[in-house]
Amino acid sequence: MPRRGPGWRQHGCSRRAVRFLEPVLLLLLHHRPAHGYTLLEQLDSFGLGGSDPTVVYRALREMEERGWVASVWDREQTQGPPRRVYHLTSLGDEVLRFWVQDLEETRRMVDQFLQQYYQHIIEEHPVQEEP
Amino acid sequence: MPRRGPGWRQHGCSRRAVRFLEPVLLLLLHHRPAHGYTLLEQLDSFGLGGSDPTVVYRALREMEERGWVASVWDREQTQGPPRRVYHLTSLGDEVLRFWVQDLEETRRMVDQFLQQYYQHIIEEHPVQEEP
DNA sequence: CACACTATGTGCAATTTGTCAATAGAAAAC
DNA sequence: GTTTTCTATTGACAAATTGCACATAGTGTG
Repeated sequence: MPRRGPGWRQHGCSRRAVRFLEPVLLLLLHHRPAHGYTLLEQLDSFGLGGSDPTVVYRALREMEERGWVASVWDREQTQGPPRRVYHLTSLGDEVLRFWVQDLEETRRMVDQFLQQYYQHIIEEHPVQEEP
Repeated sequence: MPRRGPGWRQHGCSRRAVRFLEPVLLLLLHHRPAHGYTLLEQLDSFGLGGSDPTVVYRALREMEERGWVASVWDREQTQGPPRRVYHLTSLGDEVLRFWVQDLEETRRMVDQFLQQYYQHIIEEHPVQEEP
């Protein structure tokens, strides 16, 4: 079921509930500085595989505008054009802590949602009494 | 920290990572039919307290357009204007199952995110060896 | 030199979201 | 009995976000 493309919403399917990109980028940069192209590849391991490169690069630039990350150009260690290597700022570190709080709440909300759903299912199909 | 209002994004804060409204509405309607105004109140218990009524009503109308829910007007049992009482359709039931799948994945993703974050923290502050 | 891979960026259209304003019936307060 | 409050829903527009098509350019390989 595609979660993208024009008009997909008409077809009764639904897109992901999480907006995860920015937090994951911050987390990756919290581990170590990196440039967009490698970050793009690392997104896979957080369920964000197949993200559009444009979207990732834009997110990084916008986070730099907000002062969450900063970048330096690297023309030496590259297998192509210059790399823009991002690192986390102290503001970005704060923002990441904020996201962690948010995601702790999120986890509780999701847990509650799922728990309620399965509760409904159990109530719909009560266990048959043995005669 | 407000998560709404014009320009809030400039101020370094961040909005919630989850888009939760539609799934929660479907879940509530999975429990029993209801009208928008009461659904609005029930959102509180899923961390969506303070949602704008307009947004909730719109979500319901749009889900009806997509055939996920259906509504009947009730002029009898109301303490005000007629109520539009929504119930889940069988398509809506499928969509809810889809959301449940999505949120199971979401939970795993959030878990992994938080685990990695705390791992970084531990590595930054290694336990001091006793002499 | 043609081609694949690395690396980043621009611009626009479509979609989503937030907010303000409007309407209107019923119940409570005065 | 009329003003106010609570109940209940909707329309229209502005702002923000997202997806996507396209543009650019350096490096390594056959």
